[in-house]
Amino acid sequence: MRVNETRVNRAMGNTSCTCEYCQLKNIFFAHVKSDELTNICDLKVERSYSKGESIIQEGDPITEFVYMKKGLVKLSKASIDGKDQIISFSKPFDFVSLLSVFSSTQYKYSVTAIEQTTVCILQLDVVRKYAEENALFAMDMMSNISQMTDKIILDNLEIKRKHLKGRIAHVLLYFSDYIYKKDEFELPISRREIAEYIGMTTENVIRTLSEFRKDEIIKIFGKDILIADKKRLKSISDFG
Amino acid sequence: MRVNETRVNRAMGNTSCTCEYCQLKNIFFAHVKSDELTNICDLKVERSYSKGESIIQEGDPITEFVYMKKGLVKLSKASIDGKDQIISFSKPFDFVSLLSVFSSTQYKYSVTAIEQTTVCILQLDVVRKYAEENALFAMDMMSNISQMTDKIILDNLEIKRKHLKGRIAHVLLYFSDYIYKKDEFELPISRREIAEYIGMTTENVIRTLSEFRKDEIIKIFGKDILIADKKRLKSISDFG
DNA sequence: ATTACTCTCTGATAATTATCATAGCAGGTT
DNA sequence: AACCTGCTATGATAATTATCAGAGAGTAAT
Repeated sequence: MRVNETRVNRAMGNTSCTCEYCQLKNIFFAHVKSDELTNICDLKVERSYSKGESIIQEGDPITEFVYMKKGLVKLSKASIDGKDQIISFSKPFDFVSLLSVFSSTQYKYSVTAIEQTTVCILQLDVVRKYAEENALFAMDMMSNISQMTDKIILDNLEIKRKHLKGRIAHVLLYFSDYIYKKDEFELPISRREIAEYIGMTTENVIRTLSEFRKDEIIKIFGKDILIADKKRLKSISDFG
Repeated sequence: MRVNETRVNRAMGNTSCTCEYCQLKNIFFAHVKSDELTNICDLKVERSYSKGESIIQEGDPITEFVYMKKGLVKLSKASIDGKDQIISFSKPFDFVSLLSVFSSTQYKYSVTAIEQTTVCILQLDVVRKYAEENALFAMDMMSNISQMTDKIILDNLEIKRKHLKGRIAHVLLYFSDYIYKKDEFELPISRREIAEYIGMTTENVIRTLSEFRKDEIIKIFGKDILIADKKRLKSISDFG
């Protein structure tokens, strides 16, 4: 993983974006022939978004195939009563369009940058054409969809079975262990967004974080979080 | 839908199971040539389970491709503390193995019959072989996976944003509108299983059902439920 | 500088939900 | 029959979570 990141960072520096070092070739286009891949790369578009900018809006027609090159995004959905619910987060190499792309013609959720984000965009009909001609590529795509949706479903199950404290612990560990791989990090989302993710109120998210701080499990400096007692946080997450 | 059901019921009567009338040909094997399909059908195995019997156990190696021919099943997962959580329900034409089949080598969940159920089983390597040779078939499979996981994810989001009463109303409407398409039906699961599905306690599920009964929204005769005031139930489900 | 935001934070109180205890009832078993 | 066991049911109480209210801090716009 660390190796991948390094390679991508090198590719990042290459603003002409030749795809030369893009890790996507290995994880997604492994079964696409290199000359075809060159065609695909030539047709791609790269777009950048700053924190808070909308990348995909719920209801938009799905015409593109969008994958994360750099950054962090949230997938969310507006419910009847106007409130947003966060479905999941996606990081580089995830396909943020994957959730609906083969089950609907319109996005059923929105995608928003929660960090400076770069995406690469392929036209859906191009990808579809390659998939229809290349079964191994289609199989790889299938595996990607499955892995992504699996993660979302299992993560939501985990959250569902926990109480408030366990859910907050779960979120902190998610960012610490899975996204940043550090004990100290800047929370990319607000307390309200945490609430939208775990299905609790903003006030109780804040209160619980304060409680963790008082119990010296974490340290808080605004958005900066330091996990001081990961063992205890883990046991709270698992149930304690 | 009603037409499909009729056709399948005809096929059901055919205990030699020639696949002749099996609706699966149209919805899943549409792009498989008919002589290949004959091969696939010759290799299939049909199994029946009575209510309560286990079809797939969490942790089992995934070697088969299982689809629902008749009946109703629950997908569930055991959590650390030993309690079960119900992920979703599947009905005829759903592929109950689909959730993990391309993302893992072992099932991450269990499948249990909650009604008398018949499944058809294909060997995974056979299906995989056809998919690797036939991209259109692989694409169809992808679409199936997407639709199934989409439903699970969106359904769980819905449940998450509702309170106890709304969740119970949601479950009742799910069985009434989506599974049985009738206002009167026999609940295929216990109160405890409803609780495992919506993430509440059994006592509160029972209490809420009693309350709905007192408010004359439903009538209860043991497992038999009659929805007397669907409009009100819908508004409770949406939020009221 | 002032206004108008949103976000973070805390306290008091209300509402919701869980836990514990108990009981009736049905089905299966010995 | 007598004995389990699991399911349904209800009440009392405890715990958890939401709602309402208010306040400070920061940021953007005028």
